[in-house]
Amino acid sequence: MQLVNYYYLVRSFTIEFYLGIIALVFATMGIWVGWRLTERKSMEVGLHLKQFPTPTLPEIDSGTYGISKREEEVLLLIAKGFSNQEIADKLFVSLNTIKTHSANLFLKLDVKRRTQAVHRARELKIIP
Amino acid sequence: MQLVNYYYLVRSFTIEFYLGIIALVFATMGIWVGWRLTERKSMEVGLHLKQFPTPTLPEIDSGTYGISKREEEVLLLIAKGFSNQEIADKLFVSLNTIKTHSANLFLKLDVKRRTQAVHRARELKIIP
DNA sequence: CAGTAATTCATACTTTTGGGTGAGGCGCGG
DNA sequence: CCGCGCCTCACCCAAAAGTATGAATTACTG
Repeated sequence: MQLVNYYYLVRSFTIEFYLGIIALVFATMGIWVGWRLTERKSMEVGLHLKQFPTPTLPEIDSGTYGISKREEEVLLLIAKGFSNQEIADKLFVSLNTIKTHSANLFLKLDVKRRTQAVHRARELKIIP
Repeated sequence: MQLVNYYYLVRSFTIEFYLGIIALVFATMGIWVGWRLTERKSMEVGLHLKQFPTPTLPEIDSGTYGISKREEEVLLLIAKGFSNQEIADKLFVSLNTIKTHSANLFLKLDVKRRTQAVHRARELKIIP
């Protein structure tokens, strides 16, 4: 009895149900893509152009304190208040990777904490 | 026996010992005071510029987001990259107190992390 | 004077960060 | 080809940060 009832219910809602699911999935994807695009600039460089580092420009070091591209991305996201996990998600890498980047960052900036890194990086005009 | 021994020891070292102690205490105090004074300026600026303009003016809230004097001090020190422990030492209160202040701060700024708080506070022009 | 806000502190617990180390893959320059 | 820097990731351990709750004190206000 109940099975029949349930089946009937599912059948009667099948069209709207699947349409709803599909709409939801695409909406989520759209939001996702939009969200990612708002963060693009540095990320596109990191994601698509990372294999073409510094086309004959080695002297830029003077301003970056030896901070690599990836490290600077992390630095910017830290400055925006994101957690390591959130940064990892944004950059499609693992949490451990972000930890490594931030650790190297702290070495290069000679600081011990992320808040300190942000403060210092701002002093050094590395970030706005 | 032991009491006598101890007494003798103290007596024999009394002059240099006490002079050393006193010198040490004062040196420590001097360093300490000097250290605190170097941080005074920015702190007082931050405090006085934003906090005092409320003599019988409850509507100024629109600018401070209900952030109290102490909370703003903590906020400024967080923005400078200090740890909670360092802030506690600077303000002569316990670590727990700073945690409480920062927690309340995060509620008022609607954030979850200190880096986020700094970012947000800057957006809101609460801190430079 | 009762009520409220601010400040202080504690205890206990969870999450986030940071430190140290090792390691594999990739591109570039000698 | 080899080394180097960069990026990636893992594991472990320790410290710092954050959450939740309760509470005492002071001070101002209606």
